[in-house]
Amino acid sequence: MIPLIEDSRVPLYRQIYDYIKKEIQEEKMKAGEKLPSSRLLAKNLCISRSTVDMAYDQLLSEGYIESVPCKGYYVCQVEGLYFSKKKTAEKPVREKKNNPVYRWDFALNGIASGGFPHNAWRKLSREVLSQEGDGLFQLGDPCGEPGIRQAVAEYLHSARGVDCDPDQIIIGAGNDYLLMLLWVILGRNRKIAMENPTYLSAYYDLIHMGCQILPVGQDSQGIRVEELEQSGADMAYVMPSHQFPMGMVMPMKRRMELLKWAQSKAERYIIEDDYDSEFRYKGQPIPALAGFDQKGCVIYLGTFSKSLAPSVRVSYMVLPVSLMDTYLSLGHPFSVTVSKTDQKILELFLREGYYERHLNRMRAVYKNKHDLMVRLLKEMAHICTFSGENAGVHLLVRFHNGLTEREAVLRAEDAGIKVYGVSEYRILESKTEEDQVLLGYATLKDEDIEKAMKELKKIWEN
Amino acid sequence: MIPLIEDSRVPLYRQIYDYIKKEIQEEKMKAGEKLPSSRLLAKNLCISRSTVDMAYDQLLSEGYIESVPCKGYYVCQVEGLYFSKKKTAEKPVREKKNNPVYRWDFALNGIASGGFPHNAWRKLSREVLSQEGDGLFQLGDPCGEPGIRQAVAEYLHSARGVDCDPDQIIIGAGNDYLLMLLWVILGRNRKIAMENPTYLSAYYDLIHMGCQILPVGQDSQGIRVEELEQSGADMAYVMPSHQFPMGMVMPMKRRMELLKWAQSKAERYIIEDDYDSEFRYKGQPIPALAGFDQKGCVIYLGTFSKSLAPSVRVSYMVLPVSLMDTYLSLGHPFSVTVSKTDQKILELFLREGYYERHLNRMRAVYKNKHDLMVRLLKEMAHICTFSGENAGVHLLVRFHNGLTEREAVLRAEDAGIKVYGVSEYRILESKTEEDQVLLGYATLKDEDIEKAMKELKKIWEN
DNA sequence: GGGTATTTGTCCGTATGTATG
DNA sequence: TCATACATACGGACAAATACC
Repeated sequence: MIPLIEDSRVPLYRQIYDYIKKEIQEEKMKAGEKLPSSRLLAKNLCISRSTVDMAYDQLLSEGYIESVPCKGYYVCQVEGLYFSKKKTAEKPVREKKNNPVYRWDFALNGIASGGFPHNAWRKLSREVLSQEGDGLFQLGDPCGEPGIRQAVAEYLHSARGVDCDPDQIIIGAGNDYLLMLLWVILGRNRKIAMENPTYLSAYYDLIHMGCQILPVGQDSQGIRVEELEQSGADMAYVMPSHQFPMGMVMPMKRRMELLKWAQSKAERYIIEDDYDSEFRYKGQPIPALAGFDQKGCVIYLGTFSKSLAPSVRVSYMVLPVSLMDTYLSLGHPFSVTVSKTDQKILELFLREGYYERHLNRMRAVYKNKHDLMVRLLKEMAHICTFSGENAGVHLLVRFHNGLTEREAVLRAEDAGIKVYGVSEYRILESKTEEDQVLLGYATLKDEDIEKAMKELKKIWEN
Repeated sequence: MIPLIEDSRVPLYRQIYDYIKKEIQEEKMKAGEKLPSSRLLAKNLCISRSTVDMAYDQLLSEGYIESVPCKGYYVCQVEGLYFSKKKTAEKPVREKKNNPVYRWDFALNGIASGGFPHNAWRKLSREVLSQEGDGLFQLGDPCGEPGIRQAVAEYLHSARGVDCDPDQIIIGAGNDYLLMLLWVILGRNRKIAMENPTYLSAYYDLIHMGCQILPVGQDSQGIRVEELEQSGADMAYVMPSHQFPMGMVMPMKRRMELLKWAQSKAERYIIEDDYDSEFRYKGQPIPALAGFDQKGCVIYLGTFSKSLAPSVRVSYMVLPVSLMDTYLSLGHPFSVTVSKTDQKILELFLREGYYERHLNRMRAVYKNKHDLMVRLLKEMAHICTFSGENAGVHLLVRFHNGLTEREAVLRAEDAGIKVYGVSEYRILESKTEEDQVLLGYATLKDEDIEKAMKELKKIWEN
């Protein structure tokens, strides 16, 4: 944008000339770049075309730009670059954290390579974008398109045992966002209990929003309800179907106790984060907590980011009817954060059975990797035991040969292998030394799992 | 999802049978729907396939489902629907607000019919989805992909006179979201001044976040800086390039005064919402406020939702370097809210010049409608004057024949025409009776503008 | 893949204000 | 006072290249 001063003694064409020359010299306009056409620039600057022409002619004769008839003006390769170079030196390059490069990363998020249903997605995308009409491009429902909410409701009913009305569902761009939104709906000053260790993204989301977080211990069944009761919390954020990072599945009995805790006092809520429930390997499936909730105490969070791909920014939240009413009665709800095309694509993906097929395929893929991991870990029985193998795409390893978490992580790092210490997921002050690490196996190829685990066995042996 | 109780006296196959029968009777499974295959269901429930077969056989013999060899089981059209129907009656239909249906709506958001670049978007979408590799589906930078941030930075430099580093830009799903995020970055307890009347979505966003809002008056040049000074606010939310809803363009002098206000005290910030700047019809373009800001006081908000389509949920925020550092140093930034595909498509759309061409086309389209509106309004000079005609896609009409806002809106409504009273955009208590209404002309066809305006002329005459 | 509408550099005529002689 | 030259700014016409459908 060229700032013009109209009643200056410097003529207009000269101001334009000066500005563009400077841009070229400072290489803000690079060689070969097209200049705006004389007409367009004139219109934009509200001046005559010939004024622009004069400026361009001047630049032309001085060799800064060249003209291609009927095409446009283009910036020339300026020969003597002596006046530039300064700029690049001036600007301090923001140093990137030089993360060590790992040969293998037992990452806890991400999906299996090739696991995204490319073809189906592309096909549906084309389908959605081909349907004519302007509807696709008008602002939609702030809670999400009715179609996808209906489809999600049906999915939740059949796959997770959650019976809800589409009107209870809010579609949002990721769990982080939905938690922000939830915070708005619930009002400030909430005391939220979280399992410890827990999913730290959610922890920081809530901290950033100014919530008070009360870490609560857990045993092999999940969060300790007595401890929760004593904590004074009025909400609990839990992951019953597969706790992150500890990996336990909350059994029925504990679920009922938890639900009872919430129901025993008004305005108590449970946030059930069901991020992982699609992948389960052992034991009978247990319906989501929200499926047993008769009194509207459970807020259910689900996502397609884990099951489809992290870059697909679609999550959903099922609110108790009363909370949904609260939100809508606030007036001026926040605009929906997922583009309508993505919503429509995903709706078709669900409706036409692609999602189910995708899940079945991925279940098989992950089951394979899971079994491989289990087999290889069993060969390390003299070093460690493992748990969390009922679900999800990561395992928890506990050392019984005296190895500490820190030592295990460091040794692995030296060998070019990234593993994750459990203590990283402990809530703040309570960070203690542990003897456990996490191994996510979703992103690694089978042969890499084999190689990496073989190496880990070697370096973790005393 | 079928909840099974393992050590119940009811046999497993019977539990499955009962559950599915109930689903069919309550029409949660509809006629023609495919049941899960016996293999799949058995795997999911962790039971033997023959148990499922027994349940299916029972349903088959009772006519609830039919089997199609080599394909699957399908729900039959159940004859006597006497047991269902209840469900639909039970469920109270959430009554839709029965908005009167308008023949013509002078809506203030939305885009011209046919204004979305369908073909280009589809082409780029195909391009993006065709590029192989898993990169597309891994979680990206929390602030947005580097590519699109670079492209936006270049656009801002050339089109809005804002010089910023891509590292200062955050991509987010809509202004509502970015304001939430900004609130997290700035910390709580901010006193934010807003022009009055203003863009109420932003107002409510900030209110929902618990901000204290101080309405400040404005004259024909924009917000009154003295009043702002006296208000005690430490931030100001302004729309210098085209104030909504009043439509004035803030002249240079006032911009400088405003900037001086911000710079004269530490921790004062201006939020510049540049929602509308793409469309300008008269007068020389003025660079954005952020372009003059040397001391990092201006937070710039821009969006593609107005210029491309409301359903494209992509906005961007340029933060002063210090605030960006604050945000990143918080640790655990919020995940990006725009899907990577949308980001990539938009990046190409910007890079390959589609956006510029699109803007030029839309500028022409809106200029046409704008001129038409102005012409028709001039014929109504005995009824009203108008203003805000320098930019944007709406005009402000002020009556001088004694007509009040309320009366004008009601008369129009009776004639099936939706117009918007200015007082709707006044901040809370200060809602007063006005004699002004807003006419957005983006979504109406030319001939409809003509018809609707002719009718308005008739009904607004005394 | 082919036809049409739009965009683009180029050329040209004109208007205004100023300086000069 | 007038004629001339020059600098600056405006807008229309033309043919080729390009974009779009």
